[in-house]
Amino acid sequence: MMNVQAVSSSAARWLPPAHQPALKLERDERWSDFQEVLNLLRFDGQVHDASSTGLFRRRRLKAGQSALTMGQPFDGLYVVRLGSLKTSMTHVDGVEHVVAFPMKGDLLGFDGICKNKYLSDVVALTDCDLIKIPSAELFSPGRGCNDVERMAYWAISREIVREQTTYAAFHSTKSDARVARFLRIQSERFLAMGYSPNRFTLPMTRRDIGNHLNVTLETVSRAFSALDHLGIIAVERREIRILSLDALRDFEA
Amino acid sequence: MMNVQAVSSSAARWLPPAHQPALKLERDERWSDFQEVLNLLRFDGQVHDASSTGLFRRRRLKAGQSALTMGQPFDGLYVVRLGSLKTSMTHVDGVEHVVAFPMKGDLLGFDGICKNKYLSDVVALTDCDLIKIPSAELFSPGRGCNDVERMAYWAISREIVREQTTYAAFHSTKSDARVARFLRIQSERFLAMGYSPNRFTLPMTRRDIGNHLNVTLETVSRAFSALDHLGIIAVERREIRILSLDALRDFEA
DNA sequence: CGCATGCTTGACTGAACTCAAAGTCCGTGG
DNA sequence: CCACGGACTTTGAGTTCAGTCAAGCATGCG
Repeated sequence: MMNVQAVSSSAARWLPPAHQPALKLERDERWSDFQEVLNLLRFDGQVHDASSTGLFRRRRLKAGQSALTMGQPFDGLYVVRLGSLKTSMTHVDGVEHVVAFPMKGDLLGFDGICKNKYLSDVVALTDCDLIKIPSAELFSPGRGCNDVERMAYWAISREIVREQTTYAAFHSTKSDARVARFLRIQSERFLAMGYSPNRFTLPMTRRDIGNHLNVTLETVSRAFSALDHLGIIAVERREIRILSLDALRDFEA
Repeated sequence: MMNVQAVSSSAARWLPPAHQPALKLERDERWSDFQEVLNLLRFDGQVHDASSTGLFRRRRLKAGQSALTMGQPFDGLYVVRLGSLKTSMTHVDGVEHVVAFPMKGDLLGFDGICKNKYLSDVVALTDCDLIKIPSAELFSPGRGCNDVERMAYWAISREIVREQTTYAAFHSTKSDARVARFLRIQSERFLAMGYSPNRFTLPMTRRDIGNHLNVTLETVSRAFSALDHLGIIAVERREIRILSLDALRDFEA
C-alpha cells in the first residue's frame, strides 16, 4: 500500500524539465485571465472577447498533494498550468486504476459535472500550478457571451478524444509494444507542451505506468531495458532519451 | 443555421411519443422535442423550459448502416432513442478497436467537437432510431436560455464517466473476470434502460466483445461457457440469463 | 442445398505474471 | 560524515494464463 508521504518524497526528487523560477507572491493570491487559459489549452477556435470574460483563480500544489478527491462536490474545472499529476479511480474492492497523467494544458475535473461530484482522485506528482474555472463561469445563465462554455466544450471533447485514443492505444497484443506506445505518446505530449520530445523525465513510477497500461511494473522495466538494449531509447532512471522515433513506432506494431 | 423554431408550429410536440402514429408525418419526417430528449438521457437536473427550446430531427438506421464515420464533419450530437450500436476507432495500421456499445439513452458524436469532425466510426448493430441535436442548438450565441448546453454538458460528462468506468473495469488480471464484469455492466445498463437485467440479448458478436475487452473471441467464448457450467449464467447463442448476480460479482474479483 | 458467418472446444505454445534477490538512489539520523 | 532504511528499480527462474492454430457444429441466407 502506497501512502501519500511516500509519493511526496519520491516525486519531489524528479522535477520536470521546466524549471520553476522563484515566484514571489503573497500567499496563493494569483489569478489568470481568459486569454492565458486559452493559450494553455491551445484553443484554436474563435472567441468574441478574450479579456472581458472573467478571472480565474490559481491554485498551487506541492508534490504529493491531492488536487481532487472522489466524492468531493463539483466546484469547477481545472487547467494545468505547470506540473504533472495522476488521475486514478479506486474500485469498491480497493483496487486502484490509473486513468491518466495530466500535464500542462490538460483539463481536470470534467468527470464531476454529471453527478455534481468528482469521480476520480487527482494527486500532484510534481509541484503543480492549476487554474480553476469555477462552475459559476460555466453555468451562469445570464452571461451575454458563452465563450467560456464554447471553450469548455472544446476542451472536454479534446480530453474525451485523448482518453479514447490512449484507451485504444493500449489494445495491443504485446506488452512491450504498449510500453513503447506509451513512451511515444509521452514524447508527443512533451512536444505539444513546448518541451523537447527527445529527452524528458517521466514524473511517474514504473508501478504507475504499469497500472495505467495494465501490465506489471516488472514488465515495464523489462520493456524499458529491451528498448534500451536495442538502441531505440536510452533509459537512466526516469530520464528518457528517444534515440530513434521511427524504430519506436515500428516497435509498436 | 437551421431555424428549428420555425417548424415548431407543428402540433407534434404537444403529444407524447406513444401517440405519434396518429400524427400525419411523411416518411422519415419525424421529430422529437426537448422533453423527450431529457427523458431519454434520464437527465435529473433542472431546466428552465423544457418545451420552448426547439425540436430535434429523428434519424432511423437499419442494422449494419453507419451512423457516423471517422473524418466526417461535426454537425451535432445524437441520442439513441432505440437500438444498439458499436463505436470503434481504426488505427493507422488498419487495426480496429471497439470503444463502446451505445444503446438507448446514450450520447453519440461528442468526440467530434474538438476537431470539428468525428473521430470514431459508429455502426448500427440493430435497427436504430436516433435523435439529432444539431450543433446550431449547442453553440448559437444568441439564445436566451442555455438549457440545451447544460444538458449537453451533463450528458457528455456522463459519457466520460462511463468511458472511464469501463476502461477501469477492464483492468483486471484475469480475462474471465473481465468478461464477467462486462456482463454485469451490460445487465445494469439494461436495467437502467427499463429492460430486464436478468435476461437480455447481446447485440454484438463474441469478436466485438473480445476486441472491446482486449481478449480473443475464443477467450470470450470459453468464459461464457465457464460461467454457464458454474451455473452463474445461462448462455444460449446471444441470449444471456443471469442466474446469480452475486456469484457474477464474486467472479469479477 | 451450399455457403458464409458465428460459435464452441481442444491441444499446444509462448508471453506475461509471480516470487525472489540484489542493486541504486536519496533522506534521515546517529 | 556515514550508516541505515525506504522506495524504486532491475534481473532471473519458474509457473500460469491466454493466444494461436485447428477442427467441427449451428444458424441463417440466397
